[in-house]
Amino acid sequence: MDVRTQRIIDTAIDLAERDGFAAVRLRDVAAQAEVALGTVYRRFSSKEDILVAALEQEISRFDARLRAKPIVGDTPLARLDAFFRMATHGLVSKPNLARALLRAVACGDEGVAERVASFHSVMTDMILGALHPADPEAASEDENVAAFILQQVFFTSLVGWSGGLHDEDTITSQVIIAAELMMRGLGATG
Amino acid sequence: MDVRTQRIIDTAIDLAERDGFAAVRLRDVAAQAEVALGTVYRRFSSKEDILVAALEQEISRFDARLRAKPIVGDTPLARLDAFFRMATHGLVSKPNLARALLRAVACGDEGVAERVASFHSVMTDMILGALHPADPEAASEDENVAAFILQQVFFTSLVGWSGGLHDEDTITSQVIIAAELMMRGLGATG
DNA sequence: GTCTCGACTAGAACATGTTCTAGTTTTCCG
DNA sequence: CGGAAAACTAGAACATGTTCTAGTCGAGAC
Repeated sequence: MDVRTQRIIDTAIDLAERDGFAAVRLRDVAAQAEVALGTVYRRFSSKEDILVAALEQEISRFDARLRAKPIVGDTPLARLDAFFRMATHGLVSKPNLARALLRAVACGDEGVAERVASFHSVMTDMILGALHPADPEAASEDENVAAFILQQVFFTSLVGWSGGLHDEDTITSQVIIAAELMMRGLGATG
Repeated sequence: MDVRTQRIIDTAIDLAERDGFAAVRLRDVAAQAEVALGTVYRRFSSKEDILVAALEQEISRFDARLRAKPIVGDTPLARLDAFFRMATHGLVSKPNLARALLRAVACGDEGVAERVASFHSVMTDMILGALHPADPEAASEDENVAAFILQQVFFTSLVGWSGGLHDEDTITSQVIIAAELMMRGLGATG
């Protein structure tokens, strides 16, 4: 990654973390990253575009942490619980940043969508990894579906949290309740 | 509802439906609603606020349609399928409006959140209505949870559709797959 | 009838995302 | 090296969300 691009992303993260989406003023980003405003727009197509790049970076860091110290737990549900607790806490501990990233993801922009899709798939893979720590490839078709659904529930719950509807614990418990219900369903057949 | 407020909402819907979120320029809203810009801001706190009001109106219309012609189907799953097909189609048939409303909902603004919460609860009630057409109050605790989860899956799926990730049929099938999985889970216990 | 107050209006003003311009620097090919 | 192409810079310019100002209007109090 080009050093200027990296500086732009880091600056955006810094500003978002301090004061949220509105504080990521592109003039300020340019100034603090020590590039011209035009350069910001040469590298990124919009403010949301920068924040989605920031999200990708945060996720790959989270992924690295996860690989370094895999989820432990006796049952699939216990591992899912640990995983979502960790993911939620990672996001919620920087609330302004998290809210800003969520907002960027949900903006529904054309160019942003593909990168959001990859966010979904990385997330789903991590969930499958928590289900099958030994061999993530071992997941059944139904488990793939369930993982995808859990990631959807997680996302909506984060949006709710972002709007002040509920707190960190509620995010995790909503996802876990969904997981429990679906695990029961999986058990009922396969 | 005051007639000016109503005109503002109707104008916003009109503009959003024609050309999407960006086309809802508040100067244009004011002009077409035949009020001053200051009046728009006396009634609503932001652009998103207007669009959330628009969403509320659209939902209550949908609710009215639903009451007039309740969902039919032999099984709970069939009724859920019919319900989500109808809801999805209602939204997707005005794609620009739908995208604009979704974006407003996901903006994560303070004042907007409570109204979004009521959106969630209305949605959940309608799902429970599809599950128990005769007596929506008859739903079990688990069914309440499942309905809430389905509404979350529906929302995320709509956001994905909004970004061009997938089409109308995919929205419905994602929700139905989730429903199926959870119905199995419900059957497995109670 | 007049006064007062709150809402309305036209429009200026301001903030910030986005685009554009003109000139400079860097890079890279031959 | 010398020159062309691409990227960069400072900053103006533009669009639009949001706020502010000054003046007008209308309903109710007295």
